[in-house]
Amino acid sequence: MQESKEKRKLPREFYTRHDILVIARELLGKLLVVPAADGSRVSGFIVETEAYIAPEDKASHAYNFRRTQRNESSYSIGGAVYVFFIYGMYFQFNVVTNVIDVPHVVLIRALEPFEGVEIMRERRKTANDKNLTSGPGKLCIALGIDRNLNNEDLLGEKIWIEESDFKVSGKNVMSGKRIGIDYAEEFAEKPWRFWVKDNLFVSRR
DNA sequence: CGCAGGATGGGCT
DNA sequence: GCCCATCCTGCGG
Repeated sequence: MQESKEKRKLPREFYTRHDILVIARELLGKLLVVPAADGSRVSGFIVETEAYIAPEDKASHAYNFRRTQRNESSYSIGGAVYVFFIYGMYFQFNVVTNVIDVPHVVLIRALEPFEGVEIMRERRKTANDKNLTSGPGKLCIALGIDRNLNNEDLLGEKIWIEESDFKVSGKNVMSGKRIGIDYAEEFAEKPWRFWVKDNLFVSRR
C-alpha cells in the first residue's frame, strides 16, 4: 500500500523539464496532498494554474533575475516549493520547475477538494463548500500551507503532488491571461493561465 | 447579481 | 511610502 502510494508521487523529472507551459497544463488534474497534524490526508485536484517565466516575465518576482530573500526558493531545483506572503493576510503556493537558478514557477490557483474536506471546513470557516479552495489564498488556508513549507521539496513527506484518476483531456484545458498582474505591461496579456473547463472551483469564470 | 472598499503587513523602489 | 500573483462584506439595483 505504502509502495503504491509512493509510485504515484510525481518524480523529479516531471518538474525539471524546461517547458513550463507544458508542466502548467499537465498539473491540471494532479492531486496536491498535505498531511494534517493527525497524519490524515488533506488533498485536492489541481484545476487552475498560472506560469511565471522569469527572467523575461515582468509579472514575476524574479523578473530580470531579481534575487531576494523572499524569492530565493524560486531559484531552487524543479520540485521545490515557493510560498510567499501577500496582502498582509494570505499565502500563495507555487511549484518550482526547471533546473537550479532558472526561476520558473507555477502558481496553483484553485483545487477541487478531495480528502479531508471536514478539516478544510474547520480551517476556512465557510458555510459554502465552493469557497473551500477556489482561489490561491483560500487553498493555502484549507490545506494548511504557510511560510513553514517554503523551499520544501515535493519529493519529501511534508507536501507532495500525486498522479490521479482525475483525467483532463486536451479539449477540457482552457487558457487565458493571468489574474491580478495588470502592471506587467506586454506580459499582462500572455495566455499563461490554465484551467479545467467548466470546473466549479476555478477562481474566476 | 456586481462592484467598492477595507483588512493587514512585509518587500522593495 | 507605496505596492501588492487576495478575500470578504456590505450596499445598490
